[in-house]
Amino acid sequence: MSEQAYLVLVALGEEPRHGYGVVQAVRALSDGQVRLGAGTLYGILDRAVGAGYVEASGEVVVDGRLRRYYRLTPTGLAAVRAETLRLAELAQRARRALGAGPTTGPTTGPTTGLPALGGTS
Amino acid sequence: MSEQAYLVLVALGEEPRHGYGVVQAVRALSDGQVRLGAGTLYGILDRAVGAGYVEASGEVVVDGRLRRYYRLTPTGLAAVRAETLRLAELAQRARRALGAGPTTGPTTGPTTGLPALGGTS
DNA sequence: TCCGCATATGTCGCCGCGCGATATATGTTC
DNA sequence: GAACATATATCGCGCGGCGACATATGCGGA
Repeated sequence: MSEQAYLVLVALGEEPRHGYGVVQAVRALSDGQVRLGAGTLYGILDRAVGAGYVEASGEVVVDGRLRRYYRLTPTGLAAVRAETLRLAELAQRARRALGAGPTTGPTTGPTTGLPALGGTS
Repeated sequence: MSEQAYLVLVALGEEPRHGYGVVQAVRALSDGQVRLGAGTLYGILDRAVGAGYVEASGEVVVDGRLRRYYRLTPTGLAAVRAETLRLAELAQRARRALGAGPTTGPTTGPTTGLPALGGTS
């Protein structure tokens, strides 16, 4: 499960949402760092529905615009909970493995400024 | 940064390792759930070297077999620490978001913004 | 003796999937 | 009426995960 897909499930775990609402929720959840494109959103949504994690939850028209809602299934909720636990454990193990380094704190202020792992060459 | 790439950096953060050692370390780190294939490993390693996160650390022959060692650079260490912090925060947010169900009760609003004191460190 | 497995390196191609671009439509704001 | 936010959905590019394959040594069992 990709991180984007995970964030979508978390967003739907809070409450049923429509597509555009998921995009906004994910952006908020990730502190504005993850911005889902339309292609990403519907690809993830379709696969999640296929996996039985998400299901359509009805359509509502608000201000003349259609909202197609999705909700997490019990299976999806279990999956996202399990993934959350796995992530938390992984982070904890990583922290232990890396030990307390020189700058253990968040070093708040400047953005990390670290190069991306794929682009720079 | 993918989870596989992250795990490789964590494994190298513990201590310098050779390729096969990284595969074993990642499997251990992920509780046997993530098994790196050769293609995955060297792809990640090459990109990580290109990004300045990892560098070659010498070659040793053990039992007639060549071991090519890699080590994390200071930049790579900073990156993996930052990613660890990001992951931990994400998991914590997710737990809070999932903890308060959709319509659990009258307090459907903001999930009591009280900061979690003394988080798991 | 020889077969298979673990150790150890590396390459190649498939394809899943993230993601920007694009299309379509309505309400609001300036 | 131009620009933007809201709201939907599709298409194709390309990165990257990952299995398959190639190659080589040491070891243990049949």
